[in-house]
Amino acid sequence: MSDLKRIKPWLYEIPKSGGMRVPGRIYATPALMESQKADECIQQVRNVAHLPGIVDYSLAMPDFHWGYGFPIGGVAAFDADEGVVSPGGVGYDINCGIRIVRTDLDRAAIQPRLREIVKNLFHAIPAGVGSDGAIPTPKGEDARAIVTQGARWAVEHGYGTPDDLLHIEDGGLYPGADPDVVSARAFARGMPQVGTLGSGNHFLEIQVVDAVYRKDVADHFGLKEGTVCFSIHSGSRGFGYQVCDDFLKSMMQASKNYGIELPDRQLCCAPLSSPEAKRYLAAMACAANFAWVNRQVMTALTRRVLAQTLAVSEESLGARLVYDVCHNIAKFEEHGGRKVCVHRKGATRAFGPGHPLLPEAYRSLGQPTFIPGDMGRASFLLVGKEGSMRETFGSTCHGAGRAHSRTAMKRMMQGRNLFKMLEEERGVIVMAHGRDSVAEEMPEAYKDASLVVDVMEQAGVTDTVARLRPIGCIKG
DNA sequence: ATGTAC
Repeated sequence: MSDLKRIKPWLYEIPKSGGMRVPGRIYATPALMESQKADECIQQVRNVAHLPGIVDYSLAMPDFHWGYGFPIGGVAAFDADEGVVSPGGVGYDINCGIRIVRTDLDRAAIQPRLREIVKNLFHAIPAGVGSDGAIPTPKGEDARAIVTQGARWAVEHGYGTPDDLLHIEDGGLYPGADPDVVSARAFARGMPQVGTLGSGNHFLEIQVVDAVYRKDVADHFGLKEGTVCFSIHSGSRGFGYQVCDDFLKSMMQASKNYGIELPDRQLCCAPLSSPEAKRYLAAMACAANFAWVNRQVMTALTRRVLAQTLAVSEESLGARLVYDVCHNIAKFEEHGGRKVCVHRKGATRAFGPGHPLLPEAYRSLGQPTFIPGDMGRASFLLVGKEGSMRETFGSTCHGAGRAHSRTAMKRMMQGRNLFKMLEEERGVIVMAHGRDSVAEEMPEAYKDASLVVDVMEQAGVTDTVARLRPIGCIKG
């Protein structure tokens, strides 16, 4: 802790010491540094810096907090030839991510029916631990196609439009997926869960744009003040969890076999050139594709519910996908003329303007990224700037960052009418499957997301494009 | 995050 150096108003550096191969860097202000378990998180940033082939820095975004091995909010790039891949650098919820869909509706058009919309969404989209049954369980060739084709499978089966695919990171397809390296148990757990929200901090929200800061980008994506949007935050459910769990075991063994010294067993990894790494990446790709199908199916269900509740056609909603991002993934990319495997765990890709991997329609603007806040305050649409390519391997933050533990929140919220608080104090109609999950996720549990996105803007990594306020929410 | 430990 004592060796932390504040090198810019928004940036701390941890100098190289002991077995660290590179220094650490944490994007944060002093206020954001005073988070729960900050010392443990800083140690996790240090630990990651020990791994073979790490390039430049072990990074943490301003919403960083303690995670399995790597900190959540961590970004680390490993040389494609000499580096490693680590399941702990991706996380249990492989391709957890978020998407935002804009509509032609304004707040006045839905306000009278809002309670009914929330109720109908709550019944159409299963949520909570172990939830399933949103669509008939995909079997056989469909199950394999889901994990090899990603979002395209959903569109080809009536869930969404081809236009959606243009507004998903990498088109909603992670290449190199091999279903044969994924356990039968992952398929058995995951397939009944396609189109389900899950639990924890996952949600489906109805939101209204309440401020626009970059009109050029907002206009391009059809967002102006008063525009009704919905956003979906979910991941790869039991499928990704099982993949991670299965491969942590083989990676523990691989670390030993290849003689990799680990400051923490949870950083287990394998050289990118090894068969173990290739198998993990092929399985991780399956889970990434599963998560995109999951969010894509829920998007289609939401359009259906909105149209039915408002008694209008789906087309008339103008419900176009603005963007879908992953925030738990490892990807091969080129940075500084070098091929690296970028691990983003609770961090979002945010390529700067002109990046060749961005679709032409918005390449000149930079990559859009969506940052969920909490149930009561605001979420933010961002766009990548040049600084992200220079400093953070094309990455930015992913959320507000927790300020109080789940157990502390349950204690703090004891005996209070949470749904009434959210509706009367925050103006949000919430429906959830469990009272505890709402207590754990109350706005008070989180830091203000605006502080987090401000740090990334100060650093020249991302610009804030628009702010959205929640008016309806369903949760597990 | 997660059939919150097979």
